Amino acid sequence: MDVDARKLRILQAIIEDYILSNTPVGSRTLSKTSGLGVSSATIRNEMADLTEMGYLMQPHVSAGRVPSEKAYRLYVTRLMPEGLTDAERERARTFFTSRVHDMEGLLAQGAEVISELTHYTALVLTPRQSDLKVSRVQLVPVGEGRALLVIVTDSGIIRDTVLKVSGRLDDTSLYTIGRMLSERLQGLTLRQVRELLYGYAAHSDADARVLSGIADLAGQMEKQTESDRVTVGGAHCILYYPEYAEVSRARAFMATLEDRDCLISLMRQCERQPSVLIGAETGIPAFSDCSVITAPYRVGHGHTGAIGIIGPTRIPYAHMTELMTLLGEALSEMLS
Amino acid sequence: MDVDARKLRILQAIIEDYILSNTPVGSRTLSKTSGLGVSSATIRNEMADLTEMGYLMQPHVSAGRVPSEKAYRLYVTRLMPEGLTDAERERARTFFTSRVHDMEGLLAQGAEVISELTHYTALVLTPRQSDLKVSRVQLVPVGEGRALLVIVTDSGIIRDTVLKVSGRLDDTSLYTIGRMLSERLQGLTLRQVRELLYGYAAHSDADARVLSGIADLAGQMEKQTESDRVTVGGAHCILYYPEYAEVSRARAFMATLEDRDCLISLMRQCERQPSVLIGAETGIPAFSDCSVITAPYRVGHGHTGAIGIIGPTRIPYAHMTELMTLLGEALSEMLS
DNA sequence: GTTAGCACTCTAATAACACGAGTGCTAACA
DNA sequence: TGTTAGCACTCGTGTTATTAGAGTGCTAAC
Repeated sequence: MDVDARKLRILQAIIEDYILSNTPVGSRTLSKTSGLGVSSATIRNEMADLTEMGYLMQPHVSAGRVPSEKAYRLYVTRLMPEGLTDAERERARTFFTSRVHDMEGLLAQGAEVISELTHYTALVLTPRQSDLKVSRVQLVPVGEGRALLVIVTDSGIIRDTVLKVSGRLDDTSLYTIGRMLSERLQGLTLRQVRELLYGYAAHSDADARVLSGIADLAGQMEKQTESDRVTVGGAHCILYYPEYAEVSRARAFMATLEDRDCLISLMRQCERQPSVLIGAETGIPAFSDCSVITAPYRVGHGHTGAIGIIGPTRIPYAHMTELMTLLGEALSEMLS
Repeated sequence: MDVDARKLRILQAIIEDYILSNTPVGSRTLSKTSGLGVSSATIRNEMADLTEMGYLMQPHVSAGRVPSEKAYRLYVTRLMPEGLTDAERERARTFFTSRVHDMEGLLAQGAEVISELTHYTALVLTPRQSDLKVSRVQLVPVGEGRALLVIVTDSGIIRDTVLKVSGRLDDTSLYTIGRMLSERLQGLTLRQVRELLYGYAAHSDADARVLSGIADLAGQMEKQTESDRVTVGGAHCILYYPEYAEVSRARAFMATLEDRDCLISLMRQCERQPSVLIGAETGIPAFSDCSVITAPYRVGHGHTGAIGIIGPTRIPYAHMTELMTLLGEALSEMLS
């Protein structure tokens, strides 16, 4: 049995109705509202077929049909219409201008702001930082035995870590060491810097004498550069959806939102292009009834992060995919 | 009518029973379990008095009694027993050692970790930063037209802001300017620095020529230093309590948890000494059925932040107040 | 002042029931 | 051959009635 044009139209109508109503869709309602011009009996026959093919499910015998994840997948890849009106599109393009200005602002408020716009829980993932190239390094003395290592990358992103330094180094010598480091590290990626520092620690040359525990530094950098950050905004938004009226679900969802590693690996899957993960595709049990819609953004030379929203699987895909993509682009412009 | 010793004992028994059971406490149960050695009828009489005095409430005529906020307040100030066992006390003292090492770590994981220990939603407030004294200032060049202003304070806390600088300043001249700034600003509080910078901007002397928009800098600092940060951990914990089984309550709670300003002003009330805010005392509508238990911690010379937990009003006060105080002390030691 | 006894109140749980939305199937129709 | 009207059937939802039980307040006796 194949999915002909009429089946697709019916499926689309069911999905769009269900997204709005969160109620199993019956044949009678559909024949009246969808404008397909066929009777409920015909639709019933088609629905029976679609159910057999796995696109629809019935909560119980005398209920209407509910789209399956497979149906949403089909919808997203094959029959999703244009989502936004021109006005909404315009709004999205200029949305960040008055709200987010730089990377720091994005981290602090980005997720919140996106969630305000979309009314869905929002996620923001920082660009992968171990691939950033060092453009400049400086050591800033910070009281006895400590120095602030400031690493400026080619995208203008600044990473700093407080280091323990041995002995009584005055400002000038720290400054000199900083310049030396700067010369040697310039152009390397943060990952290479890390490896180099590990090398230094092993060989114990002139610099190693100065910075006690340079391996420590590398270790600290590893933590800082690998553990990219993800922020969450509008966590409460999910609670507007009756799917999460049950506390135990809400709890599982909220708990998972606090598991940074989990969120990072989720968002990492999506940093190349706009993408949609439906239900089980997320790979996260607590999100198995959720869909995640993401879009990448770029900072500087090809470093990409991602923004996204998460909601029940009956999320308005057409609308939201387009919106996220636009927001990602707007963000890229803003941050370059 | 006064609250005599027996009334107090009965009230205490009711409160402690209710905290555990979340069920209105009846006279019969109480006379059997509390070990007061009086009959249920006697207890009923006392309960009637306590109800009249506003310490107890009845959800309905044929239900047991529930403690009022007034009762909890009395309990906290007058009749709260020792909360922790020696083992728990020991655990609290050493709790942070393997988990949080510095201010940065506290911000990143402190709330999470406290919530794991207590099973309540946890809050961490950073020390007020406008009172910090500058011990050192440095300007770090960061690509064209920008410099990183690093301000090290006497508590070792580091604030940095990216500034726009005019013209083509090379590293050396920026370094020199940094040293000049450092000399002038040392020992001032961040607030004073801010005011000084505003003054510079107005007078336009040598330095003003160098740093374009120095008022801008002051403005940026204002944002950075005034808006102290608060982090939330274990938001989902509140959902374990049947008081929050209703979604609308959960939603209001979660939404308020994302309102940083609200949380900051809440925690600011409590940074002097360990404190307990019960229900309406929090001053926050969404928290009017919650209690907040906080304790201060110190970083360096008298700068205090606060940690806290938030739960339903039937939170185990005795246990939690002591625990928070200990954790605050442990944290102070760790961060000094 | 304390306690036993008792009538009364009110919630929560259970069961019975009617309603209605929706289905699948059959037979007639174009 | 595909479409549609009609109809019997299913099953969840909401309503109502009923009951059991916990707890109270009051009175009278101790």
